[in-house]
Amino acid sequence: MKPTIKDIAGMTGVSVATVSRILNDQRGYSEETKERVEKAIKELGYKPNAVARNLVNRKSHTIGVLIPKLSTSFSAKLLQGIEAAAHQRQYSVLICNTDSNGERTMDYIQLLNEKQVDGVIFASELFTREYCRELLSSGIPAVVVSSVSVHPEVPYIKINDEEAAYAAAAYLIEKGHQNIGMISGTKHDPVAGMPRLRGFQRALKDYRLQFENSQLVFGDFSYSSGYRAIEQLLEKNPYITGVFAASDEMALGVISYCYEKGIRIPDHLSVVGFDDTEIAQMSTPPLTTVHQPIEKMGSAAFAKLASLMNGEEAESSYLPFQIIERGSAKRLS
Amino acid sequence: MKPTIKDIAGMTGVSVATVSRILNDQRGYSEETKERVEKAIKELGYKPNAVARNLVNRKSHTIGVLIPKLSTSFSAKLLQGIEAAAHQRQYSVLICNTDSNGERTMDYIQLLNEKQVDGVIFASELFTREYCRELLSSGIPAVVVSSVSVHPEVPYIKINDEEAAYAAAAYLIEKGHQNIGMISGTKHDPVAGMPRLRGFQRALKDYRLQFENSQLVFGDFSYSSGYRAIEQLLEKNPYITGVFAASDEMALGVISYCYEKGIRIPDHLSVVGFDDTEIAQMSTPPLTTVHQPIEKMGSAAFAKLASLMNGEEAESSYLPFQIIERGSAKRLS
DNA sequence: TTGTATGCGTTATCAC
DNA sequence: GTGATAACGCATACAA
Repeated sequence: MKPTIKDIAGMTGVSVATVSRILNDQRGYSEETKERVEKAIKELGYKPNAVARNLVNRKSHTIGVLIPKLSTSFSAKLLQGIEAAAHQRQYSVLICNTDSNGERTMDYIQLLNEKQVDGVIFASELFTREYCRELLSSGIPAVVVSSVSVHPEVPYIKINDEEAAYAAAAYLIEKGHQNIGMISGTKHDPVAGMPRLRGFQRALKDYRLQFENSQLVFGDFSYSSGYRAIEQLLEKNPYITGVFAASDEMALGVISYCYEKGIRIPDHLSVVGFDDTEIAQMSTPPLTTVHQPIEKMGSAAFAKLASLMNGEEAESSYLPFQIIERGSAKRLS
Repeated sequence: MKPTIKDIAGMTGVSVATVSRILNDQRGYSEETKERVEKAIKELGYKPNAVARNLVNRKSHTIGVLIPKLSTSFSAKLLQGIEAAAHQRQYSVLICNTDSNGERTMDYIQLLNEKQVDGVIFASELFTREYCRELLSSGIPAVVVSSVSVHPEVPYIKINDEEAAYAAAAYLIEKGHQNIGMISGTKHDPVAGMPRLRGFQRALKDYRLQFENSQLVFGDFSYSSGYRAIEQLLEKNPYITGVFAASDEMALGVISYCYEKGIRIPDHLSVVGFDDTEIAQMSTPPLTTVHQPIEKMGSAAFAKLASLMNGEEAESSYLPFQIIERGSAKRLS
């Protein structure tokens, strides 16, 4: 069996209290006993039991991350940012793949509650009142990242999607494009769908361009939906010279479609994406897109959570986005 | 404060033992008290404290995953598979980004040990004797995935890299290519570097093709290294008609390079990748590549770990790979 | 069917 | 400086 604090106490002839003091380097022991004890610790290969510690300290030094899907570049980068920040502050992170399933999410919140996590980060998905209520009633500090929360007690951190989409549309317009199509994300999605569409439409309006329904098609952020969407879009509106896709994956879908059909990018069609995940730089041509500081969002989310766990206040905030010019969009000549 | 088992015992006038029995639905109580107790549980919103449970049960129902980098599609898919399998069996997963750093890895193993995880999965990185020793001495069951272990007590699960690379080369050869280049992974890397190179060379030999150094260039599995590698390769050997890259990312690097230089794929050059991550299907042209069942490897790794945690034996095993034909390679005409 | 008591491995509050 | 000892929240062997 693993040695306990009691074993090393017995072995050195001191009390467990003293050993505990030495372990947590408090004061209350002579240099000599300290050495004896530390020697015994080495010999027995003693490791403190964090579970027992957590029980008495009432904190687990662990946070939970609720995320809809682990297998995307976006999630991966976000997790990377969260884990890095957490590890730096000695926190462990428990991952929970919600699969965008309400029941499963609720179960996970329960679980995290039972596991006594010190905080939770809710990522890239609609943060419902139900989730919010459950979290709040459990008393666990929480922050949402890449999505919004209406409750001030759980702040959020993200980019300003509407402004970002506005910028993307404006970019295309400034390049001389007048007939621009948009491939939106999921219809009615209040976090990444609607705002990006609104931004797009507002830009057209500000630049005194007409917006017609034939310019709009909905996808679901996925590659394949982008592929299908551009096909529809081109059918409805063959004269577009530029297209803004609400995700890089959808943008890649249009690039693939165009490649197959012999539509050259950016010569025949300019396309700008959204997210700037790894695939954006790897596509051919490389994708001009709206950069989200995903990893930074992750670490910033943890920082916010750390404040909360520290009993401080924390406010929602936006992180800056940026348009990265690569090769998929050009000035209309 | 959160209600404890004691609170609900006091509230219903029964002992904590009875409450505990009801919670773990064992037997030893009347239907009537059960109802009373469950009512109190609802009212107080009582949730069992998993930390306390773990302490007495000596298991945490949690596993740790050591992984070199979270932000890649490969890691993401692997995690997805692991988490899914774990969740199904009521296990939570703690993620540990080792950053391919030895010290950090050792620290994490310590941490997982202290946190009393029931098992650990070590992923896609060289599993050193040092790690192995530490894990073994801690008594935590472990399995390595997408890498190898020489110790029978910690089994591994992966595809047969050498055979897979052999198949990739053979594929190209059967398509009529005689002068094939290879962009290998990191030099001397014993897990994904060397075996793939060996497989490639063995295929050439079996098909009685010459292998010369001018056909070989080393990258580090990354996109940018693939880009640089193809440039070098073409310089050393302008007559290759096909190239096998040891990772999809590197293959995308060659596709980008060729796109820029006007080298048409697959007309001028056939390329086959390795991994079949998401990017393979999204590239233009879509990438012909060696498919690794990454997600399945993750869930299989957990299954193996579950056996180990269950006190059973578990042996290393290979999962099948497969060549996915898409558009980046064609018969030489 | 139910309750008492003990222990899980630590930390912390007292005394000495 | 050091040592009992009582928590922490729960499970369980043993009684009743």
